[in-house]
Amino acid sequence: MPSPYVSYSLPMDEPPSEVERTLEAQIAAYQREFHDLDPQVEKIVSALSRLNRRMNVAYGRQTATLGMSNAEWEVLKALVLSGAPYQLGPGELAKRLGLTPAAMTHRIDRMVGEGLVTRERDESNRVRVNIELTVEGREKWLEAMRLATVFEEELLQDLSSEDRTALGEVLTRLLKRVEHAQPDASGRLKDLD
Amino acid sequence: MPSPYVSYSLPMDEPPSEVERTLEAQIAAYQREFHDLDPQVEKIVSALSRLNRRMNVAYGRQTATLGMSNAEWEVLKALVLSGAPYQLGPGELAKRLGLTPAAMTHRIDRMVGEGLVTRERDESNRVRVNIELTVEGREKWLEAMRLATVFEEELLQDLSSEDRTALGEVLTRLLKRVEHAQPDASGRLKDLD
DNA sequence: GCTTCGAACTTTAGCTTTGAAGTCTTCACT
DNA sequence: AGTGAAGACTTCAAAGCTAAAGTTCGAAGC
Repeated sequence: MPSPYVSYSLPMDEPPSEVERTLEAQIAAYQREFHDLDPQVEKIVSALSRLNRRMNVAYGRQTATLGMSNAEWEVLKALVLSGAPYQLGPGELAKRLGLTPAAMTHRIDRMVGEGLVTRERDESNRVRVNIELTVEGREKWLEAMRLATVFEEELLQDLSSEDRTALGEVLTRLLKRVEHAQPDASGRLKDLD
Repeated sequence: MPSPYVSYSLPMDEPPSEVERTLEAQIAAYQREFHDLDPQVEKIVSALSRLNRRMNVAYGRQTATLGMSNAEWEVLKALVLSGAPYQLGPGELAKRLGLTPAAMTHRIDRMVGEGLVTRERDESNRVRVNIELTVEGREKWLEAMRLATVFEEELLQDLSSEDRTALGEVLTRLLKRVEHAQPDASGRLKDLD
């Protein structure tokens, strides 16, 4: 007997969500279970995390309509942002995406097969390999960007220009703090300067 | 000949980062390559995404010091937040974490082995299975929370209480918009109400 | 009471990623 | 030239996830 129906909400269909629980309810549960919690902090952190999940789901759907995965989109993005001549080595790509070189090797294999990038040995240094964006790859990236910006504009629709400026400024401040100070295992952010 | 040295920055060691590129430089590259871009929007979106990466790396290091993975921490979190008696079925857990039931089965296998949760058939309905937090699991969650709150406080250190309130409020507005409106493949956020 | 449908979990196969080992170049020193 | 160290990628095995069966139990309908 087969099992002809899928009763589950798969990650891609139903977006990964903490289910029908509002942010407020979640924070209330946190306070109930962990009394030392600062609800103001938790609200920000939880919202950031949940926002990001939704964004990734949205991007995933969009790239899927273009026959790509988010993983491939990221590679295209890194290559485009590197500027002309739109080529980088596997190791450099891996660093920029936060992957191991091994994973990059496989990812590139696929993308070469799909015609999004080419892989060629560097002539001047034959240890090196150059991954270069193809015309088709660049076009795909552009299409993905057009979709993404539509979504992003929708997301921020309720914010005035002043709100947006203020939000961008605050987030940048936070980011500077995290990126310039390496947190150790205990969570302390040690400044590097 | 073995290869005795690791010259790569592995995802866990060196945090996944778009490498030594500031947010400002990234936005400039976007504008260079995609002229229709609204830099104000891109700043917010990019900062959100990069912030989240750093947060996840930080959480990952912290849970690692407790001998857990982020994946396991998420399961503990869902169980704790469900409230007493701290038990849920695999399917419900999968939904809350955005995983397939199959992945949940394996994850639970591991966690049962580590004594973080127990798995028992429901007596009243023997199709159902109850995953219940153990005392040790709850204690681990508490320790992880203590570490997490230290990091979170460090992260927000530069923000005044007013800044924090404002940020929490804005993020909540965005979140409400994304969670209550299902984006379709083209990025449009259709309200459900 | 038997049968069929449906729900809830588990199993299996295939894919992506990690971590470690391996290969091939290049560079520096002798 | 000749050797050794180091760098840049690839290969391989194991872990974790998804998608698609498969299994078991409970609830309805005949």
